[in-house]
Amino acid sequence: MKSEHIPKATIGRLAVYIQVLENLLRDGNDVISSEKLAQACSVNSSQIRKDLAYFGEFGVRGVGYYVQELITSIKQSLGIDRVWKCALIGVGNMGSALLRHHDFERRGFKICAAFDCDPDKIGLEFEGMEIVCPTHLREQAPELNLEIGIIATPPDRAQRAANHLVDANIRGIINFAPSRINVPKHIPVEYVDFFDHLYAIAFQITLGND
Amino acid sequence: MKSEHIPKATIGRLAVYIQVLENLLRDGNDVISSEKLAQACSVNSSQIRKDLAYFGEFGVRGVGYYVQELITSIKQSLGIDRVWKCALIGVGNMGSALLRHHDFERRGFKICAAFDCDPDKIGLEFEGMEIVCPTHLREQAPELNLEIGIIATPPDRAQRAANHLVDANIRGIINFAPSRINVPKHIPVEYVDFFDHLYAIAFQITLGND
DNA sequence: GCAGTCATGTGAATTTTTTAACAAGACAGA
DNA sequence: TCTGTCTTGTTAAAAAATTCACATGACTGC
Ligand SMILES: NC(=O)c1ccc[n+]([C@@H]2O[C@H](COP(=O)([O-])OP(=O)(O)OC[C@H]3O[C@@H](n4cnc5c(N)ncnc54)[C@H](O)[C@@H]3O)[C@@H](O)[C@H]2O)c1
Ligand SMILES: NC(=O)c1ccc[n+]([C@@H]2O[C@H](COP(=O)([O-])OP(=O)(O)OC[C@H]3O[C@@H](n4cnc5c(N)ncnc54)[C@H](O)[C@@H]3O)[C@@H](O)[C@H]2O)c1
Repeated sequence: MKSEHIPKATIGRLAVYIQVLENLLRDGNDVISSEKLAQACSVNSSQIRKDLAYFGEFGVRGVGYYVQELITSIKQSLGIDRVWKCALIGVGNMGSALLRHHDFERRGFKICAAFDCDPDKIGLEFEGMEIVCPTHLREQAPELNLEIGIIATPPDRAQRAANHLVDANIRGIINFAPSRINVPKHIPVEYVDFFDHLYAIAFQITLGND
Repeated sequence: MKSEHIPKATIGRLAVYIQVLENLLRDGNDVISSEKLAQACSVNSSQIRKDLAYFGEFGVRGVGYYVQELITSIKQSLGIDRVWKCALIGVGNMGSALLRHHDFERRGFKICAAFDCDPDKIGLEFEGMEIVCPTHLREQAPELNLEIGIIATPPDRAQRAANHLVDANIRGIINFAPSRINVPKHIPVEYVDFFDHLYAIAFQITLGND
């Protein structure tokens, strides 16, 4: 089918499929049907087939999908069959947890540089990386080939961090701070806020209740 | 209008509205129109009016919305106009960052108990809380009135943690571990995985490129 | 090599969500 | 009090996403 426009929701589900497929593979499953995968992901099986159809034909009729092959195909489709180099801005509580979290590298996102404006932090070594001032972003980004910026500053500093990233010609931004940022529209921004999920849980609990 | 079923996407957007409205309030804005708010949130203004209409009429025609009032109304609608008591399971890298993050309490989600099965961690004091074994969840949950469980264990331990939470009659679960869990269907589960967002960024960058 | 079973890929039908359009209400100024 | 300007709440239209349904291809066992 190989479609033009892909729903955002599809991308989110593909991430879930990968997660479940990797666990299936670890448990020794070589092949899986869309129906079984659907159950594991709590979605409709047509949904899975349609999501995959946006990118190509990865299954075998009458058989299902070869798990390893499907993982590879999905990763290719998403563009995560390579390493993306990332810059972290803000090495506080959250930033440190991210730096220590080695899943990033395993999953194809390597944090290659860490920036913080706190004079007490600049110069410190952290997880084999020296913390430097964000003003160096502009020179380091091309040198290190940094493509994605991860903002983990307080919310009122997020825009400033974003400006540094834009100046440094970064290609995409993840913002962990709970505030919106303005950047040129060719640069995609994703906002990460756990509270979305907490609100959703609170709401669902409250609903079932009234 | 006061509708029956509310789209999940609406809940996500309400979280964004709150975030933006709180920043607006801090900057001294008392009133805002759906059009202005829409721009700040990068959505359509009809969308905002429709989202709000699910819950009631909060605006004044010809004027707009009173910011503080609107925040209050949205919080009431979501059921976050009170404190939700949470249990954290897994006090590692991630769990510690969550415990240290005081926004939780400020935003109405108080982590009142921390559980970990590591004998080296049990008994330690952390942020004024003693880390205890998850087997105590069952007795502590009713005592402390714990309603929401936050899982921050490694992925292969998430199901076990979920079982403890279910046993303890917890009412909703947030899972930070990258694995799906099975729980009785009256208990809502939300999965938090940053990689969704990283994938989305990688995909968008790749798209613009080919 | 044929029959039976299974599961994909896809067009059509359905449902859901988003956007547009506008009538009705609120306020300010004269 | 009346007029003109705004902006909401809501209905109708459009667009998008999800689900259904089934023809098509693949593999198994006889
Ligand atoms: N810690 C969590 O669990 C958690 C959870 C959700 C969201 N967040 C969000 O993540 C962000 C960071 O949280 P945190 O707990 O790490 O805060 P933190 O205060 O511990 O760390 C913030 C860091 O950013 C640095 N910083 C400030 N301004 C900067 C600038 N202009 N350039 C570079 N660095 C700058 C500070 O020096 C500090 O080291 C916050 O916006 C917070 O709301 C954190
Ligand atoms: N650190 C991050 O930035 C980050 C980011 C995204 C996702 N995550 C996910 O969050 C989870 C935790 O990550 P982490 O970095 O904190 O790992 P971690 O290994 O530092 O911590 C895990 C903790 O869970 C405890 N634990 C293990 N089994 C348990 C059980 N059955 N009951 C109670 N406690 C148990 C361990 O003793 C340990 O303290 C992982 O699933 C990880 O993939 C972490």
